[in-house]
Amino acid sequence: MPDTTADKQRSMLNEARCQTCSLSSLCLPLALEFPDMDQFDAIIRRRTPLKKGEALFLQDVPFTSLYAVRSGSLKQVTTEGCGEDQLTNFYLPSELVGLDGIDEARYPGSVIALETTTVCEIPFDRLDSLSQEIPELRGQLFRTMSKELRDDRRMMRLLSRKTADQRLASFLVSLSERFRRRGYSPYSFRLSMSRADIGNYLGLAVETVSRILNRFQRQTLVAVSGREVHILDLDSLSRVADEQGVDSPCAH
Amino acid sequence: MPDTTADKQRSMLNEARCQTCSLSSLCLPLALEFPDMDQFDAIIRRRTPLKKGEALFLQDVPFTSLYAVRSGSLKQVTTEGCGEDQLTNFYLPSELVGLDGIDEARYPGSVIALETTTVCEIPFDRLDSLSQEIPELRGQLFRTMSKELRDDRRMMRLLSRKTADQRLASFLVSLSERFRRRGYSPYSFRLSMSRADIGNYLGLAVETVSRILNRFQRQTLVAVSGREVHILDLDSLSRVADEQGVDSPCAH
DNA sequence: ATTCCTGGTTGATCGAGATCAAGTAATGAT
DNA sequence: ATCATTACTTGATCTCGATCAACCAGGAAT
Repeated sequence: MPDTTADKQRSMLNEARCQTCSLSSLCLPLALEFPDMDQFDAIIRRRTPLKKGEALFLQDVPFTSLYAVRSGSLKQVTTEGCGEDQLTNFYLPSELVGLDGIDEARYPGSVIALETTTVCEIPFDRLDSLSQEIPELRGQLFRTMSKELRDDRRMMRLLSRKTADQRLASFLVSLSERFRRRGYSPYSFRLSMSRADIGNYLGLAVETVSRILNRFQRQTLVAVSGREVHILDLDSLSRVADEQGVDSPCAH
Repeated sequence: MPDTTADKQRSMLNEARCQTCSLSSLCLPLALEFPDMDQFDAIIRRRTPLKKGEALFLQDVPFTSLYAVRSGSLKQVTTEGCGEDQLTNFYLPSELVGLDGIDEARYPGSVIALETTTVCEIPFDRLDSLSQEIPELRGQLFRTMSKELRDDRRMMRLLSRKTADQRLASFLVSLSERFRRRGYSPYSFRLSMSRADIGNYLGLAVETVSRILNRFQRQTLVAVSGREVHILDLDSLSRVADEQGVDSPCAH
């Protein structure tokens, strides 16, 4: 029996089904048993890879689907009024894109690939119906949104209370943590985003990002070469990330 | 038949059931028809009013319920590590408190009444079950969380790009908007929070809040007397809230 | 009425980080 | 290989808002 082109394409992607996907323990279906996972798998649409710079969707386009990142990475950018863009999030494999579009039925920001990136498209109406039948799926969806709320609050804290040093350190530690959870090295990784992206995300000027990375390097906290990062002292870096003023030693 | 004390208490609250609650068009059950609303109403627990300064719940306490604000207002405060508190949200009537606690099964911040405040307790496990049977309820829950995500992103933009003036203006305009939606005057209202709370929330020092409110007053944008606010020129205030640098006239 | 205390205002100074400016390295197109 | 463009770095200056300090106003307690 000859393969259809769809079969071919599917077989080319090395993890074309949730059941065999290496991310399944981190992704939406993480709480599902096999029969349920089949159902979930059935509503997913695999998309052809995005090239660097391509948009997954543009701001204000009608909301239809969530997207789970399969490989690569993306950034979310919101252009408000006439102002400068605001980069509100980076997305790594297994993370869910588009949750903030449900309410107004359009995406509140554009989501752009930072490198070659593949995603699974999850039509939201199908997901909603399925979440009626599968309580574990519904629960996971609630938890995912709830976690994103928590992360947002942490980001607010970073933006309103932390110094530039603390922001950069937090950013690196957080990336390290996310890579670790995904099975990559928490100590060596490549930044898929530019310094400008980092600055925009952290509320800092590019120059400041550059300078502080440089200083971290001189302090042998990290070794940075272009976008290649080696974390040399994760403990100290974490300490920098949420140190108080030098005068308040935290524990009393 | 003599009233039970529970009956008495219920009758004392002028809007003791969702069906007759004046907030029902803004609150969670807004999408529900009558039979469904009865079911929803049945899982709600009314709580005795909180006095000013009392906690609805404390940080890190196990998550059990969401709370819908019925009257009054609250603030959410997160104490991270040894650092200063971060005020991450104010809650007004009809708004839903506690969504960020679902994921980790405990509340990520304390929620404190800013004045005498009444809330409806919604046990989350009951709500989850009910959302299985009532798709409209489930949808409303998703939308509510999604909206909160969007609002958070707006807050990040405020914290990372806006000047102190823009922050204060945004804050006042946003409050005005929220009061309007709830049927109160968008031009005259009383701040239930202190200057310190406002500063903490907006990432500004108390002194800055005070100074800028004063300047807005001199510019006849508002009239402020203690916590009493009269908005005199909402249009200009909105323009201040998201103006660009004076040099970029936005439309080209 | 007096004291205390918290919340708010006003003034003076200082510093972290933005902005401006210039230069260098990397990337991609012809 | 050459040029053009974008990404990144480094230095000098300036500014917004924090911080420090003093003071004022209104409630609550005595």
